[in-house]
Amino acid sequence: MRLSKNLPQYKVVYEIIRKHISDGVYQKGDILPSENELCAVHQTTRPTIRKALDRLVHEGYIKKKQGKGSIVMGVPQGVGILSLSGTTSAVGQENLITEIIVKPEIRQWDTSNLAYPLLNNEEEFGCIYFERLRIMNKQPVFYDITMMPNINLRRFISRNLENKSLFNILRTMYDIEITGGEQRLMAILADKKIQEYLNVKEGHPILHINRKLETSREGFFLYSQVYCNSEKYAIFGTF
Amino acid sequence: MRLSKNLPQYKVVYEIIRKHISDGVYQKGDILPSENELCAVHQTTRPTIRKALDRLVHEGYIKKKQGKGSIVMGVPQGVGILSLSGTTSAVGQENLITEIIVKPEIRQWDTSNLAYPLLNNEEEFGCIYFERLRIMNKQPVFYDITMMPNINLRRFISRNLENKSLFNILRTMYDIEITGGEQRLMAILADKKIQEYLNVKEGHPILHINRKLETSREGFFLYSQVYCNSEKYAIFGTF
DNA sequence: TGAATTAACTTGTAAATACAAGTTTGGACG
DNA sequence: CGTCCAAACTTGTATTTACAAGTTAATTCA
Repeated sequence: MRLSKNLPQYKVVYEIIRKHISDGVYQKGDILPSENELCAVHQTTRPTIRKALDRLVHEGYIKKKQGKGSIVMGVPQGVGILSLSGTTSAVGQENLITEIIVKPEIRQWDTSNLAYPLLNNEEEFGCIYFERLRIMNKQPVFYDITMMPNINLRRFISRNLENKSLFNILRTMYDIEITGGEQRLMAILADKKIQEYLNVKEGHPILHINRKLETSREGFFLYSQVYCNSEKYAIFGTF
Repeated sequence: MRLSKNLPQYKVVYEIIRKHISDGVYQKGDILPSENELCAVHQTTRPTIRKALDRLVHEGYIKKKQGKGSIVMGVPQGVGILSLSGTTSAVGQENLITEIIVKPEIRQWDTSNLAYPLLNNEEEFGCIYFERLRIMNKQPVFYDITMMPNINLRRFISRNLENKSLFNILRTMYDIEITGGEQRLMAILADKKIQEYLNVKEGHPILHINRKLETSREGFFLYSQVYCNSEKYAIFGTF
């Protein structure tokens, strides 16, 4: 499965090792091949390998120890939504079911809940809007509201998002890569709608995450709001 | 102000540029000197400069653009508690007042709220325990409970933490550096005690952050729990 | 046998170099 | 005067080399 046209080598290596860990080739407590061995395997040099390992460290897959090696920590527990990855890759596709609540449609921007100001040209174009419910192990955990400017996304509203990664579609169909972003987290009380979808009682505390995602396409940002029932699945992060 | 004995060069450069940004030498929208210019200024080479800039990007101080340069974003808005820094350096010392609620004392471990299992030797030794209230702009925002094993920390309980950074004391007095850590975030309802200290009503949603911090001293971890009123100050992070 | 030392690993930091790719600027040419 | 294009920047990726510092294991010597 090729990911994209010209992925830099360190990302290729990163993806391979990452997959090996989530597939169980390397298990928790194992020690990865040394950096020099990885150089030989992947036909590259240490700085490249180290750049790949840096990412794995940052995302909690491995931990490094000088003089010893890279120790596999396993697939990060909890939900690593604080990282670059979307929900799908953060929790693993196995236990995640996505239910589309509001199919992608073009509508006006709803800036009421947005923590970030819109750019002029974004406001001119319409907004592609959809809502998704993420269910892990039969329990609803996330409620996603995604908004993105309707710029050069032909046929998007007719695509089927069910159990597919939004990021994957953007990358393969439109050649748009997520390159970074920022987010604000706060604790709120679930409103009626969220109560219903996340199956919680009135007055239940909810994690509200307001994100602005940056892409490889100049001036094209994704805005998303995630409501998370953190009772069962805490948000996890390493640093 | 020297920070530590032998800080690697890329960290020195990082600290300098970071200070320049928070001091306003470089302001929001400015473009940093090019990497080659920074090389000349700091008498080092691009890989070293880039490693310093990588950190600044990760913490939201700057944003880089190929072909253009490094654009200063300013001091990260909100509270960057998701990063490596402690609260003091994350929000700037100016507006932060720290009130000691429970002075450092040696007591048994209280594992009831701890999300991480204790190591054997940690349990054997006692626990240094203290509670602090962080007040920003006259509003209580954080309630910190910190626990750390009572191993080789002579005279710690008689030290004055008021308005001082815990990390600074550990680094200067005990030569202990924070090297990383992990955390879990969840939304909870404030209990009586938290309600009182954070000055919120019953049923108010609170961000609960459970952290385990790793240090340069082998096997020495800090455990801390932060209760945050995210109404005024959201938790902020870039990635 | 047992303890200390050494050698052979590991990762961490750093330099010097090269080229690719994106942006800006200014000059040549119509 | 305006347009196009090339040169001179910028950051991104990659290689090669070197040494420092921490860990492990084998070897040596008492």
